[in-house]
Amino acid sequence: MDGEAIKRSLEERGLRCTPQRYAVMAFLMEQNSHPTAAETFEAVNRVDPRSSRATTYNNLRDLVKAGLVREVAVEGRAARYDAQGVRHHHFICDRCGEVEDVDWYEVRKPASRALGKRYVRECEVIFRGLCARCARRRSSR
Amino acid sequence: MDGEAIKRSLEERGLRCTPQRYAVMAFLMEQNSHPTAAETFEAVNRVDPRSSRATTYNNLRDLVKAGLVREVAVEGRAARYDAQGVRHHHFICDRCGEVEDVDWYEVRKPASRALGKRYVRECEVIFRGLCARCARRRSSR
DNA sequence: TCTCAGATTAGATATATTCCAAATAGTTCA
DNA sequence: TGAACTATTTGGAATATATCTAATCTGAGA
Repeated sequence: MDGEAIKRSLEERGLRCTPQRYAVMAFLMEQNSHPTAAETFEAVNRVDPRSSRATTYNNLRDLVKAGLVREVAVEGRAARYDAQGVRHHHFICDRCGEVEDVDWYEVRKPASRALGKRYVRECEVIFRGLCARCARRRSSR
Repeated sequence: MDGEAIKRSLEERGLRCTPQRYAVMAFLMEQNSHPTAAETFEAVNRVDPRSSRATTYNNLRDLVKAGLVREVAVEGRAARYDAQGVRHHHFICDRCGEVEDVDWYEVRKPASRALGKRYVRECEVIFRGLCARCARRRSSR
């Protein structure tokens, strides 16, 4: 997605395309490491120091509300964000805590008895175990 | 699980059964609402005001490390805990944020290509959508 | 009972996030 | 163009969450 496309997708959802907001969106789109708010703030200001901490938080909140960014469900103190178009599952390493992406695939839903009157929009999987690096270290000892 | 059983399971993992630790464990076991550390602290002290905030945090950390309690993966700032013996998936309501349990069932793993050299111990599903209450409110308007 | 590693404590500190009220910058429209 | 309106940004204060510290205490084995 190029600059114009980002601008359009912001405006489609009633958000002005400000330099600060654009920078947050563009940064998140090029990352696949699920940055925290603090990392986003730092990265955005390294390029062009025009954004305040509060603005970064405001923009993250607004982008999530607009559906352009999602907050990743992981344990841990700081929220992590993800603006990649393609949906994916997550793998969390028991040992080093790294969060990695796993290609999306549809997951079988449980018996409807278990879901009751809930409406399920999506099923995300969190895989847990050892990441490639930790698995290697573990087995070589 | 009764009191003796809790005591035994703590000691099996090398943790002393102190009143404070016992209280945290017993409280978490009887909840299915994934309490936060603050809620745990408050509940435990409502019954018997002998536990400090730091101790509650220490005990939660120790119990997680010992494998008796697990930290639930959800968005949001405060960590949530769960000491139920039976493993389960989670449902998070898009609208009200409520986290509910869904009976455990095994999930198909993706093609091994997608997992690479990772070792997968478990696959937890996070369902998202509308909880029964929110689904009802939504459709009746 | 004595001993001491493990556990607890209050309070300080660190980290993450939100709030606030004032200033600024897009947008609309006359 | 520029007045008026509103969304956005800002720094700093406030709040929420979590961890650290150093002193003290306690429970379980000898």
